[in-house]
Amino acid sequence: MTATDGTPARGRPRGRRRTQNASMADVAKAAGVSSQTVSRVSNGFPGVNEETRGRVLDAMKELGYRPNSAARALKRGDFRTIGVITFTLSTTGNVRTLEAIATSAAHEGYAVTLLPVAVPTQDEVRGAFSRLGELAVDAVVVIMEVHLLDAASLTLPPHVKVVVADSDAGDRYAVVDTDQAGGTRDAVRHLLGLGHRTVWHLAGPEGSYAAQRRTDAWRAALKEAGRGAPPLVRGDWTAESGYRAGLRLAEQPDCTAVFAANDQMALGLLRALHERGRRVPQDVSVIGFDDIPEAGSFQPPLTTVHQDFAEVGRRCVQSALRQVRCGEAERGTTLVPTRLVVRESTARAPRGRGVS
Amino acid sequence: MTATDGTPARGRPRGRRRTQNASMADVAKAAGVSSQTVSRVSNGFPGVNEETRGRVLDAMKELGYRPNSAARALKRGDFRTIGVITFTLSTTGNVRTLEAIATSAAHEGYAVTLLPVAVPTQDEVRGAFSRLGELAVDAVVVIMEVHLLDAASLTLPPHVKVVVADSDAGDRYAVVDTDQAGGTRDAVRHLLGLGHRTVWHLAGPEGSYAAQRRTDAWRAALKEAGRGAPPLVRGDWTAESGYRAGLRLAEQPDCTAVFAANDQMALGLLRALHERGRRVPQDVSVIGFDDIPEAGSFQPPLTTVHQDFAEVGRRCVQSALRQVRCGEAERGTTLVPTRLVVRESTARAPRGRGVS
DNA sequence: GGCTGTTATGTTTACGTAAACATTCGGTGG
DNA sequence: CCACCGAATGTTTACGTAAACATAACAGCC
Repeated sequence: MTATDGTPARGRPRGRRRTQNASMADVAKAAGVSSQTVSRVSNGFPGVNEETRGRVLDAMKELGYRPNSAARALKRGDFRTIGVITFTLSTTGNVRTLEAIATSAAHEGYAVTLLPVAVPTQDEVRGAFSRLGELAVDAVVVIMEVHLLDAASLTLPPHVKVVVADSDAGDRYAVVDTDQAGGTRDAVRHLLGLGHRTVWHLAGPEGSYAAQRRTDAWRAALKEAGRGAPPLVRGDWTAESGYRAGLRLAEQPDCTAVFAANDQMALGLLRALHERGRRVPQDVSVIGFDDIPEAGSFQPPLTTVHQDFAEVGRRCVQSALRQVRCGEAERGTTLVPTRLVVRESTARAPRGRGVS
Repeated sequence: MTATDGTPARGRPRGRRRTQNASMADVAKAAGVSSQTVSRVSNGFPGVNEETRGRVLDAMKELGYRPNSAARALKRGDFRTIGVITFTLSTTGNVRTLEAIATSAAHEGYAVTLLPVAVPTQDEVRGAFSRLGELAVDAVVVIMEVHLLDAASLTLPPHVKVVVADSDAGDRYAVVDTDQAGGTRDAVRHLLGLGHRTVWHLAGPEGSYAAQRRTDAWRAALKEAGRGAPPLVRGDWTAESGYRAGLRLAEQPDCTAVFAANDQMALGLLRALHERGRRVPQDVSVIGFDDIPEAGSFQPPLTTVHQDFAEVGRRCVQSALRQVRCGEAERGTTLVPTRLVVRESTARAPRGRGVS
């Protein structure tokens, strides 16, 4: 009864640190079986007597048993987790892709661990990956518009599988991308089909692969139609930059059709044109890219290229899990098709100016 | 030399499954030390001779050693990971909060695991939590506008710590919320201060705590100023619903000022008013809530209540880690202040109609 | 009635790490 | 000169799980 008596106080079973969870051994003792039987019940394996199973399940519930995933992962050698590296969650595309990845992964019994990289410098990327190396992750999806995945920048842990979303990867990794070229072609053709002589382009920032692709495809589509390309106007994805670009475009009397590389910039563009008295779509047609949920509520509702982010996310997860399961890296690019959504920001070219 | 000879083939060190990583034991053997010494080096503990440390580091690099986080977690008893439960990433607020959580957590050496719950039913929530129970997570941040956290719905694993963001929790958990009431009060006072007789309210969906708070605060602010509250108009956070509501509000000749519960709905509202020939801000003043990045590019640029999502995320992580570290749950609510951002969608009430 | 097979369960071991506890060794003070 | 110290390193053990390998009981069969 003395305090110096070395025997542990009654109550707490010995060895259980703090108020930790029950382990298999605890459940086994409570149910009067071996821990292996508990394991079998826990994993739904066959070969356990119904009555025994019931006793074990009762004991589990009683003790609030939850399997320890660290021990599981250690034993199994994998983590059932996919890491997602992203520079920012401020663009719609990244977020929607992330959400789709998380959903698909959950569907496959995988969790998603987020790894935000604040500043897109090469060192930061390396840091992210080396941290990921220590993280409990079987595969990594990289969501980056900016191309920072060149050889010098990365030395991945050998058995972590990689999928790159919405970017290029120099054929070193599996890539899932939206069909930027196809979507752009549709947009340009739509405008040309409405009688516009040519299509101006409000591009995304330099260094962004998505922006680059859209710009290239815009040039190609104009060339294919035998039209000249007006000078490039560049923004940085933000509505604000679209506004500034719009102020300049409003000064161009022969600008009757603009393809904006995303919907946010199109929003700013619409405002600038409105302010300068250029009516959309009567005087100028505007088309965007992404089809963000708000696009239908712009003034006027925006014609735009719909991206299927959910599908991109799904395919990222599929590729990642294929790689994890068969143990070897994939290469090559998967393209997810887009769809043109025609709303009210595009119309036939104004008479007297449109067709040359 | 026969194939039936039981000795393992040369080459692969025995026991190393597949092409797994090097373990401490491998490094130890390569460096000619014990694995405990490798552990000390790996964790930067003192009491290792400089020369020995160098040898171990070389061996690590040589073998590409990365600590196995599952084993670490098992040994240490924690995961260095925070789980985030969210219904959707389609609202700006959730995403911004999530991003801030991820950033703050990374700063503290914690990873963030995402747990999307597709449909906001109580069963889904329970499912999420029970899965979380098995996940490698020390704490959980719940980002939900909808109040589904009532007693019946959840039986959390006892030692998983919980923080609720942007919602209510019946004082059962720690809560970090934006100062909805304060922001709303500022918005209403701003409009009244411009001479508007009263302020209409375009509310968020029923069942959303954030929406409820803003509605309550709107009523309170009007009452405090001795003004009557016009009938409530309800939306569902989307721009589309704001548009539909706007069409109705445009019919109300005495409606000169509207407080929309978020910026997306304000966007739709602006479009509806524009379509119906009600000028903003000359005829009707509109104010939003959130200050999404595009708000400054609306037509006209939107006056709105700025939410500091980054701060919300930061405090969520702080609370979560406090709970993890001191081992006991927190209660109580933390409010993060808002800031009114005046742009061009609000102006003095039109003469002859505004002041009674 | 011994052999084989099946079903239900228990025992041993290893996963990679790190705390706790030895051990070794050169030096230091009584 | 020996007991003792601290610095550097090694050995043992446990974390919770599950694969691999026993064991036990009992049925069917020639």
